[in-house]
Amino acid sequence: MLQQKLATIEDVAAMAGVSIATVSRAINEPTKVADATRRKVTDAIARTGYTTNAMARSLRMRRSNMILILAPDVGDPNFSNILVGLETEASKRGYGLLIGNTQNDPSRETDYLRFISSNQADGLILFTGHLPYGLGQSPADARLPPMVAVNEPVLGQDVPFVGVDNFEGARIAAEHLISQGHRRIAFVGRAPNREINRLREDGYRAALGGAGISIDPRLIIDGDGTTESGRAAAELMFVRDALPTAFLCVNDATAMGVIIALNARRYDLPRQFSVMGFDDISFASFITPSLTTMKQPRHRMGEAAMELLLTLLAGEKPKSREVLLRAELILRNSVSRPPG
Amino acid sequence: MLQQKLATIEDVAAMAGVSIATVSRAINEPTKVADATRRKVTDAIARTGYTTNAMARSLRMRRSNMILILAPDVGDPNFSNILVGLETEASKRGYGLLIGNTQNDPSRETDYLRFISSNQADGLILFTGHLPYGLGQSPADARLPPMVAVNEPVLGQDVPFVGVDNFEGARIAAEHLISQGHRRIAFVGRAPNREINRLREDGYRAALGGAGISIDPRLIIDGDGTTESGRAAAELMFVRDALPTAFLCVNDATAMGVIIALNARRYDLPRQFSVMGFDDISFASFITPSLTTMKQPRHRMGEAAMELLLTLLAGEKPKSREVLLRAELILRNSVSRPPG
DNA sequence: ATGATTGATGTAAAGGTTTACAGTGATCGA
DNA sequence: TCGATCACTGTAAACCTTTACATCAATCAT
Repeated sequence: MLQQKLATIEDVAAMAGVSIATVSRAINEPTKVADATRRKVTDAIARTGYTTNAMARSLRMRRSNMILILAPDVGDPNFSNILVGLETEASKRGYGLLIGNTQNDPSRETDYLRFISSNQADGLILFTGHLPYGLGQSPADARLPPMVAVNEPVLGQDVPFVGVDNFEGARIAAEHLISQGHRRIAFVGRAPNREINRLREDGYRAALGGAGISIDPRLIIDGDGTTESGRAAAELMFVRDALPTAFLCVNDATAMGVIIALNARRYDLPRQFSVMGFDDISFASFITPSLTTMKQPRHRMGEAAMELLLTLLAGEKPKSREVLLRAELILRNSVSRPPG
Repeated sequence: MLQQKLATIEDVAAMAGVSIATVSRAINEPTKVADATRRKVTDAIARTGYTTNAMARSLRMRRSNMILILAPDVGDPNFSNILVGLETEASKRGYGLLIGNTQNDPSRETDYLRFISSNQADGLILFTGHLPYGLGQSPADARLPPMVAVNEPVLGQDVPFVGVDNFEGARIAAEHLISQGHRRIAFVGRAPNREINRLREDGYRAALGGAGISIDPRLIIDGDGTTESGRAAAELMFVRDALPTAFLCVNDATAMGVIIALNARRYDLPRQFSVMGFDDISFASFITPSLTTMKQPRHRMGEAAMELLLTLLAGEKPKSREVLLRAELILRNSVSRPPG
């Protein structure tokens, strides 16, 4: 190992001719130390190349200035931009980010909690939509560590949440299709026990209801949000012979599946069918036709979530324990007026 | 703050009726402690809910079991899968991952080095293709912290490297096009001072040379690897009126740009033009036509890089300081025999 | 002139581990 | 029987900070 001994606060103190307490104060509460002394200290710091040992500091202060990010899949295209937002805010406030990729494996969720219980992380950002396995079941864990759920809320647990207003977003999307003249609009990606899917479906229903369009249950298709599920859903509608003029999809991945299926059947999009997604993932603009969708303010979501967590961590009362950001309608080429 | 006082090793020792040294040994070197004692200790640990305070441990042992990941853009689709590989291996060996998103900002690179100098991270994984700003310029920093570059090598610095064999991969790609009968093959994405681009161009040249095809400099187009650069390159060839029958692109993003441009000009792909990419990003299969490309073994790259770094960290001599993995040819629908 | 206040600094404890070294009793070899 | 060895355990130092408290000199109010 190349551990050349690093300078400690003691070395700095010796060189500056003061006590280690003064050095510490010169670093952390500069106003409490006389100007001349402070200069001697900063000088000595520069000459020794001293950096505070974060471990000793954390041990003493009982905080690590680290945040654990628990995500089911760091490869999720939705994830990375939120992560950048989290990172922006964290780094601005002097916090570091620890990443925990759980792949929805309960044992990995539990395993990552060791960072919390061993004091290596002060708080938790949850992407998983549920509490990490091993937390919150026994009444002993009644006090949860400081945490904020982002993107997907944790049901029935009063965990502070930052996300997008899925209901409102889906309603805006459906209203856009209606405003183009569509009346037979399918919803692809029903999944009543997934909170996000449920809310988006509700937004869809609200828009149709608001326009006096009755809901045709044959136009609501189950789906798990994958591209493949979108493809399968579109095929199913052809088999059932109950076709819409527009597909509102629960997310972009699903919408891409629908588009792939329609392209494969040689339909001319968007002339013959309109398709909308939700999320605005990075490749939404590259598929043909480019995808009209609802853009999630992901960077801002990350920032807001980190801000909320750090407020909690500071022991302050946040303005609100739930932050819902608005999704934005992005007009591209996958929507037109219905044929005929 | 809800810091309910956690159990320490002292509490465990008291409950088990032994000294703290014995508790520590029971945890870390179980063979060195008598069976009966060990049972008492594990029992007490279970009853107190004790977990080792990682800060105290790190302070004493002078290692944090953390690895800093320095990446210019965590949103890069190439990045996330490698990250999963890194994480898999790290977590298997009891290491945690700290993420540092630099956005190629020198000050952020320097800033993140504080994790190294403050002992919060033991080693470094570099995605940036260069040493973090502030490291390695002055002879004082002659001893670099343990690190491994992944994906993109660090030039002229003898930093251990794990990546894909870009030369060989590009050669295989070009040979595939040649085997389909193409003779006029463009290379899109020339950038002599980007190592990756240079190697892929060299592979392209080697394949053509090997097949006795002379290089037409008009078919080699500059590009920075973005989708937009691919679009622009294709347009440029139409303007120059020096058209190939196939485009070998430096990466998938570039290839998508080329395909978008050709689609916009209403060409029928792959009948009129063949296009190949490199990387196999997740959306390569969703564009129309789906993209024939070279797949990077990203998960394995991550694992290999972490393995190498941990070997270095353990003070052992690695088998090799450079690991080159083979890219795999993925056949899809963007390549056919040339027209005519 | 004197006691109180203020500002700057120092002393030492505490934070929770790991581990070198010392100590203990039991076992072994002769 | 006695010294040596062995298996196990305990004592205490070290890792490097932050900070409560004490100290001290200078300033202030009276």
